[in-house]
Amino acid sequence: MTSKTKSLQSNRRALNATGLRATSQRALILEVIRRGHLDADEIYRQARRKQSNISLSTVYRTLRMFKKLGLVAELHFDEEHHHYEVKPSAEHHHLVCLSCGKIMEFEYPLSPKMKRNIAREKGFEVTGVEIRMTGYCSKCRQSRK
Amino acid sequence: MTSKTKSLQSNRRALNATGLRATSQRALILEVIRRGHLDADEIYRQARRKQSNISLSTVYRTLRMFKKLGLVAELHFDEEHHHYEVKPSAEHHHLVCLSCGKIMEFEYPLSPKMKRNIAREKGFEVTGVEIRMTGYCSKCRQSRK
DNA sequence: ATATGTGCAAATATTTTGCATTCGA
DNA sequence: TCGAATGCAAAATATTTGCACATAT
Repeated sequence: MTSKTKSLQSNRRALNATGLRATSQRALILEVIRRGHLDADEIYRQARRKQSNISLSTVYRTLRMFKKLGLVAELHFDEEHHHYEVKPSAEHHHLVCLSCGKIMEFEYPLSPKMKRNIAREKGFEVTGVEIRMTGYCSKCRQSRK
Repeated sequence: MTSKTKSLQSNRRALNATGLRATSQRALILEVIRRGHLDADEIYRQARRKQSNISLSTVYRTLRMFKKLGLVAELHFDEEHHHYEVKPSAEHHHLVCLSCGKIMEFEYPLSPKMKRNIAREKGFEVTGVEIRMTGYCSKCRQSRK
């Protein structure tokens, strides 16, 4: 059994667990999202290579569904469209290269004390935290020199 | 002299400092942005109350210009459009209410050591940092009960 | 005077929706 | 079988652009 088949089966299981119907489109879209921080159009184009008649509507509908179910996270960087990632178990943050748009992740646990402080100070109930750093990745720094 | 006139003059000065022409539209848009974290359409509608023939194009063009000049910051929350703020001198962060969309600010200096660590680890040159917390503001928490 | 900026309308980009058809449970 | 999901085309929303006219310097 190839690893690709295995991943499709695990995607199918993930879908069944949500009570949704496990269609080939959904399994495929989930597989594509796992490849990185892609936007809707990139997901569409990559998915179409496997299943040429898949529609952009389905990609958008599926992303919205996955987001609502908490299966994927929608990221809003400094662009006009959104990027998606399979929802991580652990809190993590993002580095965004202003030159090539590459997105990297890093781990950095923000202290619960800090969250509590902010929450108390502002009367806010915190459900999510993200640190976002912008700048230039190593490759772009080189070519800028 | 009213405080409004004063603020318009100071906006004019800010514009002159950039080498741009100080048009009434630009001064007005800058004044409106100072009122809070508004999106392009809100800025347009508020500006139109003062100068009824201002166009949405001008708002977008001006925002893009201000952003490029570093006069305002464009914020990307989990919505389809962007919000704008006059660029703050000090690093600050945002709380976004998932229920009413209200945006609040908070201060929390991230240690330079942390930034250096991340930067070194990933070969990344960091130019900007923002922490974003999502959750529910005090008003919405009340009404959810 | 003249280059820059504006308003308007039309174009583009992104995302959503209506509906007839297809497909998974 | 039959309700849920899809594909397609059309609509809705957000943003940008071309061009003739207006305005700041």
